[in-house]
Amino acid sequence: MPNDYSDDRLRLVARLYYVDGLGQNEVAKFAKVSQAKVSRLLALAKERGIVRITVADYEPRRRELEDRLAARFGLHTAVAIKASEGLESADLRRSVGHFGAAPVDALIPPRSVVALAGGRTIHELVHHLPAVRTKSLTVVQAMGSVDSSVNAFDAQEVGRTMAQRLGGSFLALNAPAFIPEKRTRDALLALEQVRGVHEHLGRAGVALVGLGTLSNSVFVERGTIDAAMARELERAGAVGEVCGRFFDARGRECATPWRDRVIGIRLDQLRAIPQVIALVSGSDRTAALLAAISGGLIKSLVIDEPGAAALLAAAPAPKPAPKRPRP
Amino acid sequence: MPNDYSDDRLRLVARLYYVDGLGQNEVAKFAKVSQAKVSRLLALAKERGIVRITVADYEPRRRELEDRLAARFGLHTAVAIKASEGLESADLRRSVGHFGAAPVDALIPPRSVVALAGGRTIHELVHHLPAVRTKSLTVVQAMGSVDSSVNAFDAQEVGRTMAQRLGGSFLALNAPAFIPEKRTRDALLALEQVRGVHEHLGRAGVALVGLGTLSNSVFVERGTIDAAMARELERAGAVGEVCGRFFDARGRECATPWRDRVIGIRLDQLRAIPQVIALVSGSDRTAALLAAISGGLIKSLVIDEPGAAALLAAAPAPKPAPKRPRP
DNA sequence: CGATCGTCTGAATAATCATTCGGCATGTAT
DNA sequence: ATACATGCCGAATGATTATTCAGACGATCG
Repeated sequence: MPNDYSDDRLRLVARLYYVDGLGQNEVAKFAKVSQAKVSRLLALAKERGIVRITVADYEPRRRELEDRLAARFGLHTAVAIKASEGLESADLRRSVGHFGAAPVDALIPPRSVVALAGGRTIHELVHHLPAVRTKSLTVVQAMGSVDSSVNAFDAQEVGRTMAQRLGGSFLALNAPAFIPEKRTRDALLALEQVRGVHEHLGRAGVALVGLGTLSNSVFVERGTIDAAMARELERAGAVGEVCGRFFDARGRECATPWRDRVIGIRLDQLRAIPQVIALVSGSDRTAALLAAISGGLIKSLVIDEPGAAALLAAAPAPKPAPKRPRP
Repeated sequence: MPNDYSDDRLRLVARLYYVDGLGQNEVAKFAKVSQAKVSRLLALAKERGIVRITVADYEPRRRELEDRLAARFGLHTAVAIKASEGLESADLRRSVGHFGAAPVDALIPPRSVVALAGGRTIHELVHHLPAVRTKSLTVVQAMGSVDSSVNAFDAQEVGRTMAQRLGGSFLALNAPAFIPEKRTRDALLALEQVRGVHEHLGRAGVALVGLGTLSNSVFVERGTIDAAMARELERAGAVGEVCGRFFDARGRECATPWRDRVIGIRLDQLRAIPQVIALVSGSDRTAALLAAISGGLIKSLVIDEPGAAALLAAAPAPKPAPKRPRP
């Protein structure tokens, strides 16, 4: 009588617990086992489908917004994550990461080479990817590390996590993101280890990137960019940044000394990747987004609802045909 | 935003909890409320049917046994409650009470007058009756109280509970079950209060009774019947007892002094009730059952599986037509 | 035969969840 | 206006559930 995992027994336990509303202790007395076992039997019953819990679908996305975004900007895929008003940026990131994971996952085919940037939103997202280790990806770090104090948001960590969850290997770009001297930077780029990674980046099938702005950038935050450099970039028309590359309103990389001191995927490489997914949370990236889209830097977008709305509001009237229509 | 009980919000919470497997604390952070509120929202979601939990039916009854019982003994309804082997009598009672409640409930029409005995199994059962107070029953105590120390199994208590759960009023039989002197007994019976109850008993539409035996009876257990009386009853052929009335193998009340010292429904009254349900747990009541059935004392039977099997095994071969066939 | 796993168990414990409680806000009658 | 309900909230708390742990049992293999 012990060791009885028959469906009938599971049904009895499940019924007493869920239908009749007994506690596990009462069920335990009924079935002559310990409460611990009841807990396990119930878990098993769920697994076997004897107990099923269905939840009316919560629709985490704003499809209608998405359609307008996709049509307006010629995006391959647009995902707008619902958000109740009055959420702070940390909450937005959480939402975008949580509910964006599934659609992003769907955009990554098995055996892809994935170029991956870091950032808090991306960090949040990869931790919600399903932990099925079946995609055999090659995840490649798309930008050097911002500073030596490793934190959980670095591309390094995030990439490792992604490769681990979806299955596959991770290729680290073992170099700083910013090198004060062009000469040293070039020497690093020439290193076999770094060059190899760069080549993989050129062959990536998918890229997952965040978008920075001049005023809200990891580089400014961490002091990599000082006031002088910031002014210089501003003068050069920088409105956004992706993987360490600053670009102007038309999506062209800004020609400042910064350009030659960065280690990371080049914008021409990025443009060549068939599926570049930008992951954005917050409404303050509108200009950067518009520029990146018009410059062909990104193909798909995952963003929170207010951000999506801001983007649509800021875009020129929808009358003129979108720049890169996709029927 | 507080005070938001929209379905959408409930769906969000329910989804995070049940589908995504977050704890209530995590959901709470997500939704910007306290864990306490999440617990309440989830409860509300179940109530509203946003979350539904379905359990594959557990079949608590042995239909095939029931069919054989009903056919063999001409019972109106037979209910055999499944039981795993090796259960003790307390467990059997619990099972019979728990799963017998629904079929018994189904046998009691609204506005019935119900004659009710006490006993542990019946006690267990009434506590599993649905607490819908909608039947407007008149529950009548069918036998006096066994002793003055009121306990939870007394008809008194049990009847009160039944009336309360199904809805209706309870008529107590405020008298001892056993009176040492016939004279006093008769005086009591003549009391307006007692007589009124007795009249109700005569008009009952349903009776719910347990079955005792000489060796296993509340009266013996509590010392109401002494050794001499027991011998006397035995000599008179007593094989069972219902509501304080001892009967012989043919279901006729034993003519001993005991008969005139008991306060409770008379067997002729019981026979006249259209639906008498016997509630039995355990396999040691077979003889009493056979007698009660053949004497027309009971019409329906709720019993545990081993008890049912014992009954079938003990009954004379099924070849000869049943005594009281019902096509 | 032991030895060595692996699996299963319930007691103890850690983690999680439901409920109580007092405070606060809003509505309502006085 | 002021008292008095009523309802909702989250912190604290009490109750329940999941997990850890050490021991028991049985299968498998040398």
